[in-house]
Amino acid sequence: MHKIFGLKHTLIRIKPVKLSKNLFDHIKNTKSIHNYSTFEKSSKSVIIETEGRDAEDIWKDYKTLINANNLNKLNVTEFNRILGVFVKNLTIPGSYGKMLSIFQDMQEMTKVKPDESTYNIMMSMYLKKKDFKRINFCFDDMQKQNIIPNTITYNIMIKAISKLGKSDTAMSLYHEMVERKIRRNEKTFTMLFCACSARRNVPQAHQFYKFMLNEGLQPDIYTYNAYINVIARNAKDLKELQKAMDVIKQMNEKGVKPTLVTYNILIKALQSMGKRTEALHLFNQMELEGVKPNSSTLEGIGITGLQALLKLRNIYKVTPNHTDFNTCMDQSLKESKYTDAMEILSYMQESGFKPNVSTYSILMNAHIRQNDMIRAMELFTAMKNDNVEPDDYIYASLIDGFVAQNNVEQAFILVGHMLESKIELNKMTINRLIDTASKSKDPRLVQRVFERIERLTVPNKDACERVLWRIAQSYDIPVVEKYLKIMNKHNHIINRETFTAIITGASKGNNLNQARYWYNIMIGQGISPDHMLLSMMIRAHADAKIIDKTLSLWNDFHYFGIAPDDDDIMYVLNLCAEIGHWKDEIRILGQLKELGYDADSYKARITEKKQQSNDRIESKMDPDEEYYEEYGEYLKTRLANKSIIKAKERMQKWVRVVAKISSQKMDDNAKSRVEQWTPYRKQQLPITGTKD
DNA sequence: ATAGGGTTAG
Repeated sequence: MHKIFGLKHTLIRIKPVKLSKNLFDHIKNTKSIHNYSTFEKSSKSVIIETEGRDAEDIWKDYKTLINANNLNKLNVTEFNRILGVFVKNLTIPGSYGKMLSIFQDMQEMTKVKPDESTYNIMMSMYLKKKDFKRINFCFDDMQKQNIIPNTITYNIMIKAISKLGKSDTAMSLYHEMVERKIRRNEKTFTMLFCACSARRNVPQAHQFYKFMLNEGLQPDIYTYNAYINVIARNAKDLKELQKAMDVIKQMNEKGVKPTLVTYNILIKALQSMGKRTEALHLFNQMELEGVKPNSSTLEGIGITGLQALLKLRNIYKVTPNHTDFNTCMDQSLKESKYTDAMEILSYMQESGFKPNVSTYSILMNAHIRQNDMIRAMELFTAMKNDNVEPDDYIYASLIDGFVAQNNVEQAFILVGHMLESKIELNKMTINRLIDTASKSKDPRLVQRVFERIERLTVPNKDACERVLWRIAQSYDIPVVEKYLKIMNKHNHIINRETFTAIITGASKGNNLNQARYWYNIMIGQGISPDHMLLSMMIRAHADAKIIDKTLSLWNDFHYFGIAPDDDDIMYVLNLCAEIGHWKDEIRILGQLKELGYDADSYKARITEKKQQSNDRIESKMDPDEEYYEEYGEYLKTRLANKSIIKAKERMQKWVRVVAKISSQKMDDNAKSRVEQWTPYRKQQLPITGTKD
């Protein structure tokens, strides 16, 4: 185990960097001269001047006004202006609380009614705080008071839902705006594109683009970038990315030039497709256009860390910004180039950038990756001394770090501190903890963490399922039942995802009896398996060479109208071939042919496999892969196979027309076909669970 | 006057 050299000195190196005093005074003075003249013009209504002034000074004035019992002198406009200062400076510790108390004072101490702007400002604050619940609350609340939301209100709402990833709400919010005759603008559409991007809904983005043009709105660079981003992020290949390039063509025609952001989006998309040459090509084009890169661009073409930073400075004459420094430092740390990381850190401070939450988080995470919680905690202290307010992310990293070390006590002491500083134990943190705990060899860890969480809040459904996944790996049915009851107690719906978690867990723990037990319970509850689950079951049983169960599961493809894909077919056929069940092999090949699969090619592949099996041992899938990750991979590979989609259509049609509608109308041929596929489950053969 | 937009930071 190597430690991070030099990181020890990090504490010493990080010192608060203050804006040069002269410069600061200069800004202050110039502003105040300017203010003086505006003050004279509108002096009659301004009680608390905000322009060019510190949030702290404004707060003092505000307090003075309260103490003198003069708060009534403020009108809505002025309240809004003051609130606006704090929302802009939300990163300054205490701003949030101040805003809340101003909003409260407004309603309780004065007779001033908040207007739509006040609500917009408050909603904007909650948006920055990622408190989506309260955004909704504000939205409802204002309308209860007959305040009509405006464009900005809706823009904030759309932005919020796009961060939440709620299904189809973007479209309904858009329709609501149209119905209520609330004007849409370019920003509205930018945010609608964002929502599409979050939900990977490219067709809807195209639809919004049409709407926008129909409404006579001209997309600007922001809108174009957001639109291009949806397309690029979801492009699987160059052909799909071409649609983004088409948008660029349209941009050029309208005289809107691609910017750094545009290029970054595209280069990143190319990088994730592994199209390095194309990425470099685009990079060259960008250089020709005179657009200067940043750290993200360079990352896209494989230049990272200190090298990237120096390149920016020396070749492109770009002054790196906060993000650039942080990004490059993180890259260096991840590449174990610790001295580089430290050099970046000092370079950053010399350039006048104070370490911010991200900087600290990056450094702390580097220590946590090395299991060095002591140094991570030292940085945590240093950070607070530095007046950088820890956020939920920082707490999550630390708490998670302790959980990873099996130190539940320390972890929850920190949770306590977090709650004290008004940061809630949110879903992200809980899921991270449970996730880490569930990876432990010791199954009791996740139970302990879960119990502690339960004392503080209602664990969300994902967390419960993650626990079930882990429990099913190490314990038998009664323990799983116990946790299902807990889940039920918390009013979570037990659905296919829940069973999938249990069944996947049980399979991972090689407890196939239990896996089948819950699989049957699930079906008994009227929930059908989906393709992922069925594949997983087939694979687990085929690996264990349990032929009868594998064949039963194979029938389920038909029974539930799910088309098996290449992997499924090969797993089953391989097993048949391996243990010499040639009758089943032939039967299956026949079924495949009937369904329109290319049975001959499967046959050929099996024969080939048989010949090869003497020479080499098949490498199995990595059993340690997490099922969530598997699911994502699964979707990627399976969606691409068009022949399978066709077969699926055919099969579903067949199931509908032949098997489901009416058996009386079937001809003999069809009857025998269906019989051949008769699901074992119709007779409800006990597929043994506990009784086994 | 006050609130809302694009990518990559932990």
